[in-house]
Amino acid sequence: MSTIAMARNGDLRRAILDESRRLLLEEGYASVSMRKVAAAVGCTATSIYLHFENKDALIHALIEEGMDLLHEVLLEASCCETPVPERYKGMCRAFLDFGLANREYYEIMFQMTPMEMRRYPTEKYRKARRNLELFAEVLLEARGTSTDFDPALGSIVLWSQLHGALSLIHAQRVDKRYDTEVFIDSTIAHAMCLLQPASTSSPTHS
Amino acid sequence: MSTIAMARNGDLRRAILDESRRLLLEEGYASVSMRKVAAAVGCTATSIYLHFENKDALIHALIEEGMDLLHEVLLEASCCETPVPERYKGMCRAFLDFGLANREYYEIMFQMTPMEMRRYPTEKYRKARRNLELFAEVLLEARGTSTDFDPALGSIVLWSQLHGALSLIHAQRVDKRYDTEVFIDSTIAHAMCLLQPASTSSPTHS
DNA sequence: ATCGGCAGGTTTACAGTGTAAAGTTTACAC
DNA sequence: GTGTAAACTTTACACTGTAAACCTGCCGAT
Repeated sequence: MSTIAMARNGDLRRAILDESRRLLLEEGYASVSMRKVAAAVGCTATSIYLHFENKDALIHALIEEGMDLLHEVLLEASCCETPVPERYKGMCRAFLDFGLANREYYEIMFQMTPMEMRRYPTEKYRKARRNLELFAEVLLEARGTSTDFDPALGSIVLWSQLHGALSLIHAQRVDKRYDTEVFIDSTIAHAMCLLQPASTSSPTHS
Repeated sequence: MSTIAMARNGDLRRAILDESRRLLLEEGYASVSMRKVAAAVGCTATSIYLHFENKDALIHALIEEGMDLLHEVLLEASCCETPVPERYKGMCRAFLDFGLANREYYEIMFQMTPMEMRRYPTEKYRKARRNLELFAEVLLEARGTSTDFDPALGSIVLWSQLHGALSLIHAQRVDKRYDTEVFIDSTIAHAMCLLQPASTSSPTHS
């Protein structure tokens, strides 16, 4: 009823986004269908198309919101007052916690492949890149830049490692003998070695 | 015509699996629908249900085939004659190559989440675990077992790292400035540090 | 030889999906 | 008041997974 009022008040686009997010987080991705969103918002399925080109565009908008949320979390963890190793560790943990606490959000942000969705448009990667840059900064501070270390590349390697862990946890493919926290701790421990130059373990560029 | 003959020859289940795999690899997951599989095989959509409980069960059977294929590849790479670091590196590369060369296979094996599919039944994880054990073996050989290193846990951490890399490549979320090969090389370089005990980077168990 | 049952297959149907096309209402400028 | 443009609804289509009912040919017992 109140949502219907919102719709009539003109900002239907906003209402659609809000209800989509609620459906996504509360009832899972399977419940985000044009008809269900429309019903929740109090309009017709097809009128969503007046505000979003298609379902993918709607999902893309949600992804962007998720990227903003993640950015806030990472910004807070990357406070420059704490020394590098702790700060780095804190950022890794913040990323992992975000993924664990916002499963559905995380999945549409990083897990959704071209298999089930048109590719996330390239021009929208800005916000995703911003998050990586926070990791690159702390890597740069720890190791500097030289011919045998590229912070940007390092941040991608780090990201992919953290992402892999979340991906397997979400898909519930991690052996139940290991508690999630044990796995997470080991993941962070492994990630720590990107901080130190090692004879065989530094990502080098060309 | 020949496939129809196959179906009539009794082994319809086999024909369904073959055509599903072909559709998956040649036309992508989106083309694996009960009706399309049935059309390709020369039977009705619903008669697939006589051989598979539902679509998920069909996909699960394909996953199992994929696990077998991966196992062959890893077995070959884990030949005990080459010294540990090279062997380890070779196995990592074999895993990554498998993921790169068999995108669609890999995605249904590891990328498909409960979001879009009923969970892969626990009793079928045997084959998936076999593959992890190959990694655990070489880790054990390199570092032994002690209070501060658990090869099984280490293999999961390694696996999650390799998986993360493949996942991002598949979803085309890796910055185009970096060639896939450069990223892959950096990933392997980072994975190498699981071979050496390091003050802060060894996965410990409880 | 015939009947019963049954495994394997088909027909039909239903409820759900995304979305295109056409029709309707509302709001505002002149 | 009338013209126009934007916002929204109605209707429709092609597609999905799958349940229920029906048919059909084989195999073993009477």
